[in-house]
Amino acid sequence: MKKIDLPENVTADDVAAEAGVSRWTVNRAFKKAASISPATRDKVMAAAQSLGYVPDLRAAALASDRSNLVALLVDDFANPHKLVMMERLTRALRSRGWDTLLVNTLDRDDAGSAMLNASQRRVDATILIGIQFDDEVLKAAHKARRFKKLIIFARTSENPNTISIAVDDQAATREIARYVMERGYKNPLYLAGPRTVSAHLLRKETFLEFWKNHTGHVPGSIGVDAYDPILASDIIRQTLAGYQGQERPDIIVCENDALALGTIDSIRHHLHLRVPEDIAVIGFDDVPQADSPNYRLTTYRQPLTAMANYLVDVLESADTSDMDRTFMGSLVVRESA
Amino acid sequence: MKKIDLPENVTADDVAAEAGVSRWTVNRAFKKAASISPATRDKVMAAAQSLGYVPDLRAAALASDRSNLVALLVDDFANPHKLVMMERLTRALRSRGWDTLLVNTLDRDDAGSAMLNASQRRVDATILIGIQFDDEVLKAAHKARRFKKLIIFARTSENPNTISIAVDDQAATREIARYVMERGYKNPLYLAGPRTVSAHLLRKETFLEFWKNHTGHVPGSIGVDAYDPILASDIIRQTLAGYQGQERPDIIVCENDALALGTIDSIRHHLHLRVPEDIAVIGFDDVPQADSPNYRLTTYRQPLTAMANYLVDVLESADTSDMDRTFMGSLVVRESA
DNA sequence: ACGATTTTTGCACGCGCGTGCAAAAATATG
DNA sequence: CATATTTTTGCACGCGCGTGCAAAAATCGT
Repeated sequence: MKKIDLPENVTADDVAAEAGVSRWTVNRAFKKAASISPATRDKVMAAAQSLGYVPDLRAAALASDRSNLVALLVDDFANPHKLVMMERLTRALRSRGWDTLLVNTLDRDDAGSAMLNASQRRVDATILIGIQFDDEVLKAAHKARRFKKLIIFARTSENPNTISIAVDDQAATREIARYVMERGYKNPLYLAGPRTVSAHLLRKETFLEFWKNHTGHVPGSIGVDAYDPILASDIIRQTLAGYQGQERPDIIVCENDALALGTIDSIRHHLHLRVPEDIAVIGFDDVPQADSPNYRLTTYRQPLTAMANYLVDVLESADTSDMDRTFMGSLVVRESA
Repeated sequence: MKKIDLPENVTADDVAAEAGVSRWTVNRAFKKAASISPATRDKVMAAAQSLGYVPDLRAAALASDRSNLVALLVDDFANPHKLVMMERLTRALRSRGWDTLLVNTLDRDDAGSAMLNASQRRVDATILIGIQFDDEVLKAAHKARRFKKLIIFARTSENPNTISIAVDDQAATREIARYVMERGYKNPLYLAGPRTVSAHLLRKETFLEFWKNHTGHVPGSIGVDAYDPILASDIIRQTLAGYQGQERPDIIVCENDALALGTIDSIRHHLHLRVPEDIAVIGFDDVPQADSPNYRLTTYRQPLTAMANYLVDVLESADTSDMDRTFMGSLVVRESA
């Protein structure tokens, strides 16, 4: 048994020599479902332990053409909900053996190059939790196709080459609209986020249509370029400054919580009005702050954990077709509306 | 020139054949600093483009033993500052050619296994932006040593095997303490985060010592187990309920903004007092919400972009010794104190 | 135009592990 | 105890690219 001084770069061969077996047996010991006797496995593991051996996943990925790695493309770090999604996703992924490559989509036109980045690592799938990607990008991604799956998380997509895992936006929005109506609000204003293909404006359209069908008139609506509380705050100040008593909206329905939080801040601190007595606010996502005593935001909660787990199911499934799926969330009623 | 129908898995060999050069010339064309004539490079790139070739970074990493990949270990997603740090870090890293593996440290005892995870991918460095790791973990990490560098970001560490990139906590805290004193506050209460080796309680100790040296008495202090606004909110409610008029703190100095925001919420909505008139609050980090009209939090801003860029410098430098560095930030005075 | 110098190109070998199959060992069967 | 069956182990080849060196081509000087 030779002993070398420098213990750097221990490979399966070294462990094999130490344990007195072949290299392949060593590899088997590290595989979950492998035919190996418990005795040898223990022997191998002991040797590995003593040498500090850890399998090299680069080589494994290269040899097997399966990396157990996914790329997570994020383009909008101003939205606190992103942090929640990242936590839930990485938790589900890691606890089931997947690693995550975090790719910051630096600016509006960077999505394509971000995907290229991911493809160079030969990830098994790319997950989009951002919003600023359009059909061009999706098409390019599909063409390059160095990753087998393109998953759009928490957004509905009609693109046939993607797998979309999201809440049922229409059902959710109808539930919100119904609640707004039943609580007796008469003059809602809808605050929407950026208009992109992926977002599809499904929520806004659904809300406006519902309201029109039930009351006969179409509510007003405004929009911002990003899901950023600051932008929401600014546009609310500007928009509401123009209204006089009667015409002023009695509730602002926001496409998500990031906008809702900015809206509440603006109502209170710029317009010096009360929430919900003067103007109510309703959001979407149920970010952690929504529950803080300061906001007590009425909002719609997505079942993120279930969605994340389903995402891993998708990763682990062999076939690609018909994987889209929508989930039902629930309205969380607090005091803002 | 042969043509194959299935364009899957295009390798450098395919491009070489298409361009009429050797495989090695193809690889050179994709390297920044390589001796290759512009003419051949163009020819190769055109061929690569037409075949949809993208270099395989797994193989490159395997062959060169350099992955251009770092692991980012995050253990505390409740702190909104994490989102900001992640954005700044991934931006700096990606724009300089580095990819990021996001590893969610699932629970308190998971740091070791998270590092193992990273080491299996043979990352070039591991970056810790969490707090729940202690000397045991660092020792284990140093022993395993499958990554060359262990960087602690935004936290001071005395461990000789790590590289710490952080704001000068003592100088920063002294600046805060001096400000508190000059503004005439008499009875501060310090709210600290979890006690770990990495955190080192440097801020708390510095503040208490400064105050003692200048006024003769030691301020009260309390602590929570995580940098979570909810926890801060709870403990503030409990603690302040016990005080009567005179003894009540006139300012609460928080170890970071996550705690400060929860503190403000609690003061206003649980104790029904005003900030800063009844109790002032001061934070650390300058998270985006600190600037919202609702909080207007006086806090200390870390130069995150400079720190992130320095981190990449460290990654790209060959030697390992004496890389620790502290940065100076600046006090951002708003209305909360 | 010829040799000296510089730039550009080609190549053998190895990085560490997976895969599928065949040989060997262990166990079961009559 | 001999043979059939099952479990366990060993191995050749390949995954796609880097590295360092030597050969070939291009450039320069006079």
